[in-house]
Amino acid sequence: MVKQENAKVTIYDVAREAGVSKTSVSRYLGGRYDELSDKTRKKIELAITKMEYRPNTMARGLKSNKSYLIGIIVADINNPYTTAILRGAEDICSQNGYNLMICNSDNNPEKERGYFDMLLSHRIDGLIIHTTGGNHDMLKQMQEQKTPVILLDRKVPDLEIDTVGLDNFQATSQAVNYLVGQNYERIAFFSEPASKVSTRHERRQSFQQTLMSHSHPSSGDVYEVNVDDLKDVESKLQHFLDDSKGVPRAILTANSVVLLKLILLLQEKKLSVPEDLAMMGFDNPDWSTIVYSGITTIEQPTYQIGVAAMEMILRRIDGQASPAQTMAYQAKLNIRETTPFIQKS
Amino acid sequence: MVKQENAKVTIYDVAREAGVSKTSVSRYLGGRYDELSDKTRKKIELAITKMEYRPNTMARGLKSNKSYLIGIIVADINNPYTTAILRGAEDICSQNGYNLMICNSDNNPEKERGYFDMLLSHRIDGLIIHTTGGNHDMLKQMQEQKTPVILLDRKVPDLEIDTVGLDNFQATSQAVNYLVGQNYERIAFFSEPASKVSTRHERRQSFQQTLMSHSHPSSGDVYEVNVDDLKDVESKLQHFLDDSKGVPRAILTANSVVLLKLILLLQEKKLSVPEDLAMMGFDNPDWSTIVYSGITTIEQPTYQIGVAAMEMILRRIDGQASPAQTMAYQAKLNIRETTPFIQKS
DNA sequence: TTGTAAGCGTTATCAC
DNA sequence: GTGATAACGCTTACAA
Repeated sequence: MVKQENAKVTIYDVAREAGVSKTSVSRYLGGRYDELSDKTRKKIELAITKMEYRPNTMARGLKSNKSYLIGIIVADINNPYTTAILRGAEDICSQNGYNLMICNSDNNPEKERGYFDMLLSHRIDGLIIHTTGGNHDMLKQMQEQKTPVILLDRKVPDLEIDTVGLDNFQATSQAVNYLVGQNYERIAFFSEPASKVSTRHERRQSFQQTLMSHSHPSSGDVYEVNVDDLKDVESKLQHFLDDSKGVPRAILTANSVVLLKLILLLQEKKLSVPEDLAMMGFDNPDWSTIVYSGITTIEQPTYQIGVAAMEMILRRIDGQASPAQTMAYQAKLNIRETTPFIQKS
Repeated sequence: MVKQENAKVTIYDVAREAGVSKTSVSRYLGGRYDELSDKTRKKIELAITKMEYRPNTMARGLKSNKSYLIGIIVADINNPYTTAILRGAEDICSQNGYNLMICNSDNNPEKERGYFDMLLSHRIDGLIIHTTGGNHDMLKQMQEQKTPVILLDRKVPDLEIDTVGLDNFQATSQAVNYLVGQNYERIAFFSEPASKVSTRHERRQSFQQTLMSHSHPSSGDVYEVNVDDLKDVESKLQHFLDDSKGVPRAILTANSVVLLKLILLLQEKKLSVPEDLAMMGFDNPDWSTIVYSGITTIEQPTYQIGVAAMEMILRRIDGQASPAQTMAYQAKLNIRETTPFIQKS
């Protein structure tokens, strides 16, 4: 038992144990078996397993100018949307011998900037980012350094960067068309403040356009709420409730966080869904199947989006030089109990 | 504008730009300002910002034998329990200049082993692990290599390792005592298979002991279910339902995943909560406030657990050599609507 | 206060 | 086929 020295086993130790030079060991590690005799290969193999040798990624990276690290900055790690994407990304990532460095910006541009610096110090080979939208310049810097960047979900203006996400126009109009088809006469859209987040803009815009295409009277019912301030959400909700009394009405939420908060408030107000109003939301959190016997949702192929983002960045790392691409996935409508058909009177 | 060279800016480039030696720059980076004249310091400062220099962590690590990387292997990144811990851990981590490498084992020992290897190759300075329990030997290897390890939530036998988690005995008996006090006569405990997961054993054991201490008749009602197999969950649930007809009854679930599945099934069976039976669960997912107007839960201080685990490992990395510690946090009871008081007949 | 030089664990370029 | 040897970007004796 000499395992306690393990931490320090280097390529040189292996070479000595196997009675060869470190060059040969390096060749073995690189899989260049054709440059090795069977005998040496066996000897090295043996020494490596015996000594539990693991190549030092830092040394390797220093030499080869690759870290085998991919950074991913997500906006909200508590959101099921995020973790599903993470799973997709990580699966592909580790299959390809890379490791993911996951950072959570909490939608805070300052934190995002801090992670940028750290990741750059680690010389990540690529970055996937669900950006706050507040660090345009850093993104640009990354590009100038030739570090591949993939935007997840949220785009930024003026920069030519690969983007993977949802087709927000299709998704939103699908949702709105469905609600209109169910004969809801007033439809409100509740979203977090659009500010610098492109996704929110797109959904909002598509919401309004689609309603207008139906000559629908409620195309102005867009509410931006701050989910961290329940009072704010409450007052906006109350406004809509007061304003839409007596007609078939529905709320569409831009994500599951907003949906959750609204439901909380509706329960406080003793309002029933779908009797008092219909509810429908973006994303498809696991709990949407058990609340109100099932909430109608617009589901994103989250795992697939994570996979696609990672595949794309790996291609860029491998040197693929085509112009910036955008991959927009289609959403899936899950019709459940909170949006029943309304008989026209 | 010479930013496009940024990717390759090295300490040497900075030194040249500032007209000093790289040693001085290194001193500056290490914050050893007392060894520097004000003038040189200013020059270096200027050069660094001008060139947007970022020290190369790999080179630094290679030399100093530190990676500034902390690995964390979690069992299920989709679980809100996990992400809350992650947030706590990451906050402390980045405050201290470290970066987290988050790996998701999906409760799969094979995957866990793969991540072990990768993390070891990256020469992580420490490991926090929510272990599957299936890689005892690797944990041992880590210890022998003097890489600090902290067990999150789940312990392993025979190994002296720091552990941070919940006081499962206290938590479970608190839950059971509460239910008994509410006059439930049959109480079932639904958990995932205990197998190698210590937490599950502890909760199960505490469940049974606490019931026995009340001379309660239902101390045998422990069900182990495979949450990925709804049929399995369904048959166990049905067994309990059939077996407990006509008396006040309650189900306590060992985590929120099990809780979700059971609720799904109860709704399929058109059973009402709390009218047909009471429900209570470990963890406190955000949706527990909106289902059944609020589910009674046993809440863990997840964020705090993440913080504590990270603080502990940083202390170990800094060389603190005290014997292995165990930090067990108290759970908090959230009384809501699914466990009403039953009038004794 | 400053600089020179060696070395961390790899890979790659040469020779043999 | 194989093995010295020089980098990679940094830190740290040791000199000056």
